[in-house]
Amino acid sequence: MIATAGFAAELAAVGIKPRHCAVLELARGQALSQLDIAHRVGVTPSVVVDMLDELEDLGAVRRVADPGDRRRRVVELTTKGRSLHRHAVRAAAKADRGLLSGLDDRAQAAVRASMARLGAAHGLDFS
Amino acid sequence: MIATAGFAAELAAVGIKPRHCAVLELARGQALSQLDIAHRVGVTPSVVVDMLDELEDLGAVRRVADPGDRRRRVVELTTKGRSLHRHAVRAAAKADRGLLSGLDDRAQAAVRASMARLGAAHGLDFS
DNA sequence: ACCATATGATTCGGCGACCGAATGATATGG
DNA sequence: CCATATCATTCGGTCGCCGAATCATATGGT
Repeated sequence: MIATAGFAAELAAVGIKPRHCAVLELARGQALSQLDIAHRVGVTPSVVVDMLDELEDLGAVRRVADPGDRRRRVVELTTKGRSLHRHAVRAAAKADRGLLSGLDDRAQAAVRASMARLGAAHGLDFS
Repeated sequence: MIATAGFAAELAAVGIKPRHCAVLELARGQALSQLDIAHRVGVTPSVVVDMLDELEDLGAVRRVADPGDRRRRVVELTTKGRSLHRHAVRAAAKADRGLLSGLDDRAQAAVRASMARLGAAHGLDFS
């Protein structure tokens, strides 16, 4: 199975899809508006609306009106949302292991190190 | 610019899209039927029909009836098709360089080596 | 030799993820 | 207090893909 298919299947079991992970990851820890999320994820605001509709239906997320600027809607994870995020992280780790499983430990470490440097070089945050 | 966007733009300049590269790469060198291509690319036969329609319109490809089994249509690259393939290879190399450009030579080599091992572990052919 | 069945290509309708323009609500500066 | 900007949303469209149906050709059993 292609790695992304396994990842998607793992997520489907808990009701979400790969694209929702970006929202769960970003909204966890920081209070971001929908536009913030759109910019960070690299997608148009209408896509964020769509994803949040789905996540809200799942009870994973709340849209909270920003008291300081009532145009903005800040995205907050619920307990369910944090649980889904943990599922997603585990699913990603599993997909990674599957992708690397044919390599010996040294080669696996080399891939991880290379990918980390590559991500860092492109401004990705590995917190 | 995201690496894939640069790649796509480079290809668009010569009239093709990323998905066509798979066909150009596979059909170059071996005589494959449409179904062969579908299996190798990991896509349904109807998608191959669509891609070949586009490549045939460009004059990049010919569908040749297999004399031994007239149901099969073997895909042949034309001179134009081989030229497009060279463009694609150059565009891919350029995208790779862009992706790696923030790293020093040693780190770049490490990424390339890691990716090659990863590909090999998953049965990819780097000929 | 003939027909049932299998296989390759094609067509067609639909889906999921995305974009862009238009709309409505709220904020802000002159 | 109004013109303008900004945020969220809605709506229509595009792109790449899939799956089922169809048509042509091949093949094996009787």
